[in-house]
Amino acid sequence: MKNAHDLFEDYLLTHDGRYTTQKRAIANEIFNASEHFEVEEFIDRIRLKDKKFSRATVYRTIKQLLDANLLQKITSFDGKILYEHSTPQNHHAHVICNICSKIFEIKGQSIETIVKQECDILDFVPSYQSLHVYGQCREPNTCKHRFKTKK
Amino acid sequence: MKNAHDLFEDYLLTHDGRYTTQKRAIANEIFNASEHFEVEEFIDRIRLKDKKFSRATVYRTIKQLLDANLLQKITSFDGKILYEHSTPQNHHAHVICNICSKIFEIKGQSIETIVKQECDILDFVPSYQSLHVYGQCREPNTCKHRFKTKK
DNA sequence: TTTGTTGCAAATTCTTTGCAGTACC
DNA sequence: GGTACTGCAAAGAATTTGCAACAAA
Repeated sequence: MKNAHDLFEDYLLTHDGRYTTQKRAIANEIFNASEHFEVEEFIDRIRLKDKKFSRATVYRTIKQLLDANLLQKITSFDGKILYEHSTPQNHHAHVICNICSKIFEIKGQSIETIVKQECDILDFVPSYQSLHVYGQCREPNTCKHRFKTKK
Repeated sequence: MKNAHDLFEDYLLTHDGRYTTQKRAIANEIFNASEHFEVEEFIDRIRLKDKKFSRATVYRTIKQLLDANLLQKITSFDGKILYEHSTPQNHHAHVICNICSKIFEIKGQSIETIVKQECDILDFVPSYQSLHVYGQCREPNTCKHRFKTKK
């Protein structure tokens, strides 16, 4: 099984792209990130570790990772844009708490299977899907707390 | 059964809001729109029909409609933001063609039911969900055409 | 009368782009 | 060596905000 870097390199090779030092460092940081992230926060983080990266380069690399299907875009309920590393195996639905912003996941095939069935009916060939569920969680350490201190 | 205007008015009444002339006109245009729309296009459209509406008022009203759950936000694959009137009954998944941008819908309860089950496991109370499926359709008049003429 | 609302323009935020120099294949 | 890439700063697009006048309850 190829790792994410190999997949990205394959993608670039077949799309007139080059796997540069910057792209490698940016991709590496994303692939090793355990969580979803915002672009600005990400830029701060990677700039602390390595040399400076231009904002433009980060955005350009993110775009290529999205095209390569190695990155997933998540929109939170209040419109914030988040990204998360994804492999063909870990595409999953996001469950987002409106109170404390914690993000949960629904894994497994159940939803994908139904979507595939519905697409067959429409004669539609799906290539990517994103499911976001918004609501409220019951995490005692985050959600409840936020509840109490909310003005 | 209450209509959308009543629902919006109820929402406003219980949230320190006022149902003003502008909001009424904006909401009316949205409720009567048959399709999803972009904000800029919408502003042009409503300005032709009625007097001028300030951009800010349209955005502010859209925000309230979203909060009231009477409007659904759709993000197209290339990042364009669209909106569509929704009632508690017609919440549905969107299937979006990457080639011709046509939007299809998956109606019915099948997906919602599964989401509800998964949320129960997480002890999460869902209030809103959005499923977007991207891929390619087979519409002869739009997609095929676009395919052929694509440079 | 009180308090939310409107319109305007300026301000923000997020993202893209033109350009000149640089680095990868 | 040719072409994609980078960094910068400026440009753009989408959305928000402060403020004074206005209007709904």
